[in-house]
Amino acid sequence: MRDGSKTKELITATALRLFVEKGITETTIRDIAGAAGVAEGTLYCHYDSKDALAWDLFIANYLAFAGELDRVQEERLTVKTKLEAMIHKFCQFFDEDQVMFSYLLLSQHAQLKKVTPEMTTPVSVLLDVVAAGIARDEIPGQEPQAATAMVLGVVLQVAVFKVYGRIQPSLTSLADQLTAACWRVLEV
Amino acid sequence: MRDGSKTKELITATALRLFVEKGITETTIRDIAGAAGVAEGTLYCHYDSKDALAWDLFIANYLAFAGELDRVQEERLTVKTKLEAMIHKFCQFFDEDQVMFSYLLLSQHAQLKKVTPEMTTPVSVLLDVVAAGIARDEIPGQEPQAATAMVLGVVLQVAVFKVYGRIQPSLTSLADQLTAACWRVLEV
Amino acid sequence: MRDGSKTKELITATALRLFVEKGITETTIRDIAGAAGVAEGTLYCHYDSKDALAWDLFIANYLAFAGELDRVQEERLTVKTKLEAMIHKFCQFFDEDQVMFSYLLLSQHAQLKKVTPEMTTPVSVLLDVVAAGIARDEIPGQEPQAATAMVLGVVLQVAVFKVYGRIQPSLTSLADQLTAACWRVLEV
Amino acid sequence: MRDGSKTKELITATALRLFVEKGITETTIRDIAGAAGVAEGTLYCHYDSKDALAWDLFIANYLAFAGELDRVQEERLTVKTKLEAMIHKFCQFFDEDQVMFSYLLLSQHAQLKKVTPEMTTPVSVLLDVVAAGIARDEIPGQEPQAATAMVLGVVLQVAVFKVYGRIQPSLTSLADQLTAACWRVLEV
DNA sequence: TATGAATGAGACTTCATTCAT
DNA sequence: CATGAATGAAGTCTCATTCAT
Repeated sequence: MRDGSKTKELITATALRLFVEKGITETTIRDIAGAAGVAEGTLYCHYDSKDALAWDLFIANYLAFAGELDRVQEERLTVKTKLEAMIHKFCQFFDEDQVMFSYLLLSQHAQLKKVTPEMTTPVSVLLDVVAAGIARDEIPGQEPQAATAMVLGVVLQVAVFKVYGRIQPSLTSLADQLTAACWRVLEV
Repeated sequence: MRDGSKTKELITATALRLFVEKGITETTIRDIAGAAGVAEGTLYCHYDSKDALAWDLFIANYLAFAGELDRVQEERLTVKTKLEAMIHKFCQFFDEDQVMFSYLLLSQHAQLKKVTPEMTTPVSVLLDVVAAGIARDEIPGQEPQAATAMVLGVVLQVAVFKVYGRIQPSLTSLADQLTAACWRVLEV
Repeated sequence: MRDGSKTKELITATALRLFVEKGITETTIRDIAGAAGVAEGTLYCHYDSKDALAWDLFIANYLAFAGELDRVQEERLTVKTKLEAMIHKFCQFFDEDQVMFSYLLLSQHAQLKKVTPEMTTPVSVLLDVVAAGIARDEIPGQEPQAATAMVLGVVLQVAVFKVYGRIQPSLTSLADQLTAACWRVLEV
Repeated sequence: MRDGSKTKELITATALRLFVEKGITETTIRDIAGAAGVAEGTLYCHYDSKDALAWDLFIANYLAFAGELDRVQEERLTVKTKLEAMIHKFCQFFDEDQVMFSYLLLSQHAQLKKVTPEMTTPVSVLLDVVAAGIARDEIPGQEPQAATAMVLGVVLQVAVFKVYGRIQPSLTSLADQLTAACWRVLEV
C-alpha cells in the first residue's frame, strides 16, 4: 500500500499464476484481486484493462526472452554452438520460471494475432539461426520453416511433458540431450 | 426440421469451426446458433450445455483418432514401420480435417483434466510404441516419456507452423521427411 | 393412445400430482409429459396452455366441492347439523383425495384472482351458513366473516398439519372433534 | 452509493413487497432492480442469488418472530396468559407489518423444506406452550398437535381474511376475541 | 390425436469496468 | 494510489409453445 510498484508486482505475479492455473478467460478480476489481497479497482490503477494486463505480461516477457536468445546466439560463431546455447537458454528459462514459460506457451496462440512481423520473437530468432545455418551450409539444405518447427517442437513438447509431470529431471539436465536430438533432426 | 441428426451435425460442425476460429470461451451460443442458422435453444436439444458440446467434440474425435493410430501401428511389426504409419496417419488426419486437428490441438490443454488415465489417447498410443521399441532394443535405451515428447513435438509443431501458414506443402507430402527426422531423434 | 380421454386423464392426474409435489410454477411441461409417458406436444391437444390446465384443475374441483358442501348443508335444517355435515364432507374429501385437497389449498391464493364473486365457492357456502345462523340466532351475534374465518381455520390448519405428517389419524376420525371445536368457537 | 446497507435494505424491502404482490417465482430480478431503482447486478452485491434473497428474507424474520413469541410467553405464568400474549403478538405483528406477515405465510410452504427441526419456529413455540398446558392439566387432555393446529388455524385464517379485505377491523382490536375463541377450542 | 424437434423470449447470473470516497 | 459498491452489457440456459409429420 505504501509503494505502488510493490502492489503492481503483486498483482502481476498473482495474475500470472492464475492465468496459468485456470486460463486467462477463466480468471476473473475478482480472482486476481482476491488472491493478491487488494481491491478489484486497484488493478485499474496499474493496467488499463484485463486484456492489457494479459498482453503486457505476454509481450514484455516474450520479447525479453527473444532478446536473451538473440544475445546468446550472437555470442557464438557456429550454428551448432548457437543452437546449443539457445536450447540451454530455453531450458534455463523453463527451470527458473516455469510459470512464466507456461504462460508464454499457452497464451501464444491467443496473443499472436497482435504480434507484428517486425518484432523479434523467440521463433524469429530461432528461424534466423536455422536459415543462416542452411545458407552457410552448416546445415544440409532444407526448408528453414519446417526445420525450425521440428527443432522448436522437440524442445517445447518436452517442456509440455515436464509441465504435465510426465518428465522428472530438470530441463537443464536434459539440455545436452535435447541439443543432440535437435542437431540430428537438422542433419536431414 | 424432420431429421434431428442433420441439425445436430450442422450445429456440431459450426461449433467446431467457430471454436477453432475464435476459441471456445470466446465463442458464444449465439455465435454458433446464428452461424448454423438455428435458434439458440436448438443447441440444447442436442447437447446439455456448451461445455458438453465442447467436450463431446473433443473426446469423441480424440479417442477415435487414438483408435486409428492404434490400428495402424498394430498392423506393422517393427517400431520403425509403426512410427512411420502413425506419422502418416497424423499427416493424413491433418490434411483431411485441419479444423478438427486444430481443435484437438488447442482444446487439449483445457480438456485434458477430464481425460482419465485408462483412456487410450493419441499420446498414450505413441508412448506405448516408443516404450515397446526401447524395451525390444529397436530403439536405443532412453527415457520413454522424453523420447515420446520429442517425436510428438516434431510432428505437432510442424502442424502448428502449417496452420500459421509458415509452411506451404501438405503434411502428407512431408510425412516421410518427418518420419526420418523422428527416427534420427530416437537414435540417441 | 387409443382413447383420447384416457390420455387426458393421465395428463391431468400426473399434472395434479406434480403440481402438489413441486408447485405449479416449478413443474414444467416436460416434467408432466415425462411422468405421464407422453410427448410434450400432447398436452396441447387437451389444454390450451399450462395455465389453462392449472386453472381447469382448480376451478372444476373447487366448484364441485363447493357444490357438494352446498348439497349436504341443504339437506340439514339447523346450523349445527349443517356445520357438522360440512365438516364431515371436508374431512371425507381430504381423506379420499388428499392430493386434490392439497392442490386446492395451495393454488387457492394464486388462482383466487380469477374467481368471480358470483361463483359458489367452499368459502361462500360456509359463509352463507354461518351468516344465516347468526341471522336466525342459532349462533350468537357476531361478525360473519370473522366467524367463518375461525371455523375454516380450525379445519384447514388441521388438514395442513395432517399433510405435514404432524397428525396421524384420518381427518374423518377427527371430524366430530373438529365440529365440536368449531361450534365452541362460534358460541362467542 | 456510499452506504451499502442502505442499498441492501432498499433491495430487501422492494423484494419483499413484490414477492407478496406477485409471488416469488413470478417476481424477476429485473422487477426488483427496476422497482428499487438499482442495476440488476447490484442485487448480487448483497445476495448470492434470488433464492438466497427469498430464503434470508424468510428465515431471519420467521425466527425473529418465533423469538418474540417465545419471549412473551416466557414472561407469563399460566398457559391462558401465555396464549393470550402470543395471540396479541401475532396480531401486533400483523398490524405493524402486514407485508412481512403475508410473506411468511405464503412462503412458508415452499421454504419449510429447508427449516431444520432444531430451529425454534412460531409453530414450535405455540406447540410447546400447548403441550405444556396439557401436561400441566391447565388444558384438558388431548392431542397437542391437533390442538395447536386448531388454535393456529383460528388466528391465521382470520389474518388471511383480513388480507383479502373480508375483515375490516385491525387484528389487534380482535385479539381478545381470538384469544377467547382459541381458549374455548382448547376446552375440549 | 400424438409426436418431438425447433423456437425464441426471457430468466438468472457473471464480470470487466467505473467512480465517489 | 487504493477501495469496493454499483453498473449494465452480455452470456448461458430454461421452458411454454408451435407445427410439420
